[in-house]
Amino acid sequence: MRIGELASITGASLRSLRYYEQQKLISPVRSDNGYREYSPFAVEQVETIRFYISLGFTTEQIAGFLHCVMQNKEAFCRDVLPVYETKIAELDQQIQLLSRIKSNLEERVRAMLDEREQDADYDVIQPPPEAGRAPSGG
DNA sequence: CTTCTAACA
DNA sequence: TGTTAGTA
Repeated sequence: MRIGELASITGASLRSLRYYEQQKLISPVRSDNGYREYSPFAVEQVETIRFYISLGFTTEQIAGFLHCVMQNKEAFCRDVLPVYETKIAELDQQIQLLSRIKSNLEERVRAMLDEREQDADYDVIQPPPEAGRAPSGG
């Protein structure tokens, strides 16, 4: 099949499909007219590629274990273990960074809310002196 | 009409 | 990634 059909079946864009090839994730043959010709197996291949991309893996990482994953269908491919662990470690770092950012923003919000209480009667009618509470020293 | 490559909003 | 130009 040609790239258009593969795109409509898998939902991947033409751009992405060509990009996958550039990243050596797929290797379609070329027809005489220069068109990419994909085997029907490319459908599953593209689906698994998109799956791993959705998990946040780079095309380079996917290229590393894609063959192993494709061949060991319904089984576990050991090649993915180290990559998974690396990814989890990266996620931990990102979570820590995001937590820091969140804490900083929460602190700022608290500060702004406190300041709002102090400035509360800026455009509020001032209470008359008699009813006021300011001990004018008498 | 479909695809190709390359480059840019 | 999307999109688009100019072809084949």
